[in-house]
Amino acid sequence: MQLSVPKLKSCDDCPIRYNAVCSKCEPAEMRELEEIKYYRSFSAGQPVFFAGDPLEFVGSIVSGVSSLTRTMPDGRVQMVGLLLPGDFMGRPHRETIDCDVVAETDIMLCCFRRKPFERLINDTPHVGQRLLEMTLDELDAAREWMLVLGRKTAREKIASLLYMIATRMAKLSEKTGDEATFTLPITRETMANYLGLTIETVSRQMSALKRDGLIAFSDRRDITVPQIDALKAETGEDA
Amino acid sequence: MQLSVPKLKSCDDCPIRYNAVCSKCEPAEMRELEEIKYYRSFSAGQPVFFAGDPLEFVGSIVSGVSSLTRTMPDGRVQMVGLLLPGDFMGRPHRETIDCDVVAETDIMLCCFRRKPFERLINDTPHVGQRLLEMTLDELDAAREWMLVLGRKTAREKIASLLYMIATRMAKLSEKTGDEATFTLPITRETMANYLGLTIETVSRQMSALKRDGLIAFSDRRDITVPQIDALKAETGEDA
DNA sequence: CGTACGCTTGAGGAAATTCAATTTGCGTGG
DNA sequence: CCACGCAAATTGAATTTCCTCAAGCGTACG
Repeated sequence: MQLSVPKLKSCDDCPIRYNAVCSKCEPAEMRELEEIKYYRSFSAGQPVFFAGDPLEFVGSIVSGVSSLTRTMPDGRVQMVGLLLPGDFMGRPHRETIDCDVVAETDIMLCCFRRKPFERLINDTPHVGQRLLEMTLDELDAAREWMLVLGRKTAREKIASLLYMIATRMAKLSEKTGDEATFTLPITRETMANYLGLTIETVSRQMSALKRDGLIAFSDRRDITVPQIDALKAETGEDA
Repeated sequence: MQLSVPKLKSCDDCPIRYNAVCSKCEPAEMRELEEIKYYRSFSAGQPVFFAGDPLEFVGSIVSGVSSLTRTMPDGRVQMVGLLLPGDFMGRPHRETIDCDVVAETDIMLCCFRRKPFERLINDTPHVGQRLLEMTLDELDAAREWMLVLGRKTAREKIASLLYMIATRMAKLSEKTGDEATFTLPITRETMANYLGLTIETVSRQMSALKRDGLIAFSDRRDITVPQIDALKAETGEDA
């Protein structure tokens, strides 16, 4: 169920003003965007799109975390994207969406109806340019993730996911130093779906990392990483 | 070692004129592109870029097959992209490349020095638009591949790869009907690196698919698929 | 207080890997 | 033209890793 539409905000105050698809826009372009934008909220667990749905709108994640997943006919699920604040949802010039999109936490979206947005890409060069940049970054991330899925052990997979979340979250909160603390925005099941593992294997490896002192948690969601570099070493990507 | 530069061709005769990054260009835009393009050939097995190299040029695959791979410090390798004719190599606004790029077969590239090409993206809208489209398609393909890597069995992985090559190759040669024949552009090792498997597992599953009558081959490279739908059913993606 | 859900833990089993030994195909040189 | 040698591919046996199935724990919530 969709929450009530929050009161409209000015783009000037937007937390993702300098991250999102609009980050390179000039004032005139901002005015065009501002005219067609609208906000929508979804609470944790809600679907935003089902695979195969007509793609009515595209937009940016203002706050919260959302996931993209693909499901096989027999029910096997693979997460193929994790959208954090600033990330773009949907793709221009595509009539339908081919992934399930779910709000993993409460999220707020800055939406544009797809058709007007497509026109805007052609009219306002900085939107298209920024979208290309962001898409290329996402492609890099997807390729990085292919290495994780194809070649890493269960332990390395878990370490890689925790390391990525720790660094991406830390970046947003301007944290520095060896130690990192964050709240996992996803369940064990979601982690398993991201990593191509079962829930049980995720749980076992989390326990193993905890036993080895690489992470600490009592609550299941609040994770402390005493030494971020030690965790990085477990990802298999350091020399 | 780089082969001799082939004689310059007109874009009008180019086999990828209506596939590649230039496909939406108007005559005036084509003239701009034509001015800065140059051709390069690499023979099978040659590196085109090493990960970390400065990205001097970008361009399109005119003919042949090239691969993108990522390598872990301990030597594990994962292929993260397979570039077929028409596909774009390199990315604008990136100083270095983060994957190894190798010519899997003899290839010909239509190259542009990166800097002038970046200017061109800004000046000629249809290049940037087409590049966005192509990048979005590649992202879709990468996500599709994440499902293969994360959730499919060895047999399903092999079937998925063969099915993809069969359909992409068949599309280029305008083949129809149940049966498909093609030459594998890659070795067993390359297949293994694409699928996140070992060479031995690839070999065993190829033998199993052959034993079950889903594919036929005597030569190791020339594959016949008697019924393409039967192969598709083995990919796990049909209902 | 009891049920539900998410998570953890254990035991046994299946799938893919590792290690090792052949076999096949192909280019080179006798 | 055939023999040789190398690289790629196949096949087998043993092992490892992760999954499946099953039971139990802890917190949240009716």
